[in-house]
Amino acid sequence: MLLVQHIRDHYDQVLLGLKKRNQVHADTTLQQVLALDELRKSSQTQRDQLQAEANTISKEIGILMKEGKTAEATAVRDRSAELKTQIKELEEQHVQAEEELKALLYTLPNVPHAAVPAGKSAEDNEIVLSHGEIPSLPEGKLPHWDLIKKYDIIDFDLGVKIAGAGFPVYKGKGARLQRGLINFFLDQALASGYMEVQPPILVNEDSCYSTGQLPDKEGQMYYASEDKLYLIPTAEVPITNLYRDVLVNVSDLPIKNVGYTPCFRREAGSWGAHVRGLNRLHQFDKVEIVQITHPDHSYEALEQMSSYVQGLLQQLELPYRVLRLCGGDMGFTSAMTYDMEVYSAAQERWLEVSSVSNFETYQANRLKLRFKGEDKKSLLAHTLNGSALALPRIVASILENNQGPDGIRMPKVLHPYLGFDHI
RNA sequence: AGAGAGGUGUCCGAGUGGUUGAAGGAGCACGCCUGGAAAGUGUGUAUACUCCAAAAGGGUAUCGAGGGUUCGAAUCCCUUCCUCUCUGCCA
Repeated sequence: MLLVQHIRDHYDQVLLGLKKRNQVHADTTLQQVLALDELRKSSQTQRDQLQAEANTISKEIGILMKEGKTAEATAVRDRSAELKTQIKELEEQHVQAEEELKALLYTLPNVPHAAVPAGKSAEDNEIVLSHGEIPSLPEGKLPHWDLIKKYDIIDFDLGVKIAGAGFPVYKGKGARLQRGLINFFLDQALASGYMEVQPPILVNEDSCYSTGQLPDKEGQMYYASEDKLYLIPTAEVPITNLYRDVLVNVSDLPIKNVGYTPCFRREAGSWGAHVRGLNRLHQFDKVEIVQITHPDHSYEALEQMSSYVQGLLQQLELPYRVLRLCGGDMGFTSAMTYDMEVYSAAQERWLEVSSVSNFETYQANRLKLRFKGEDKKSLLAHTLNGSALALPRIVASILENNQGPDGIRMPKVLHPYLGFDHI
């Protein structure tokens, strides 16, 4: 959530940023925000003054009662009753202004960083770099949805029986590949200074608001209504929320956490020919890295996280490219996002396998995640996260890119994790 | 799921309607004492919003959360969340 103070102090910059996200009505909304904040403040000032008077009177009555001067005490009571009705009115005005302000702020996405290109869709994303050779596969190459059948390692039909479409069953070497990748990703993160956590995969409403899934994406999350819990769409939600309502010491920054979880997405209305096989699932596995940093160092951290993820892809011997997302394609809460895409050689297309974002104070403001600075003042921290990595499309690319006459070759780094080198 | 107990500041813990943001203790910070340390001793030790150009200094709110009673609530009432104990159930 944007800070009103920041909107007031950097109005033009905020407006420009929101325009980059194609928020056509940003000007009106921002004006409303400022007006509501003025109303909020003035009603609070008035209320506080009257409340102060009422408090004084109450104390006087207390003293009079103690001295036994009941007649005088009753006399001041009337004044107090008058104040009370006025206070109640102002209080209602104040609460209403606050709520309207909050509702309005919820509709505003984060302001993109200056380096974020303007643009409407994925077409306008900026390709930062490409790495690796695109493999040329022989005639008869198969897309992964055929390969998994040929080698009987992932079974979609079984998943349909147990749960439904988009819930695959991994079998034999397919299951071991999953487990091997998860362990490889976790070990790498640990070696990079991340602390491993195992969070719950069902979360409450507060958690969804704090990281920005609500209000906005309610239709995209599975919801257990009996207990009012959401299945997590990403480990970002529970891990970042570990630090909700937390005041950390500046010396503890940066905080680096990593966690493996399954992720659940309803993907309502996003099915079609281009999302066959592992390209889009309702349940998938992901290792997520989360950082909480000092505001001065969050963009360094973003670059670090980007190189870290690239390192994983290099070790897996996958050709990839890095995109800087344009304003129109970025997530609601992000200030800057890099997407990593891997080339899937039989489908002959790039697949997004990681998204690394800096949220600056947008989430921290909702989380009330602050740190105590050198001057003992508390300031909002910056939050970042990234997939490192999401499994299904990595698996798809490994299968497709490494297929050959003697089966599917596994990347060397995975051999110790798998116990086999070919499928 | 049923019965009972309870949720107070960094921590422990007192407090059943009146000048209580909250006794006391521990911890922590700074000072005194000391050759140095311990002990002793003194002072300080929350957060948010807000007023003020700013600082200084005010105001308001906060004793799990929300609402109510009252001139006045940590204290009384209601709702709700959470924790613990016992019983039940269960991987």
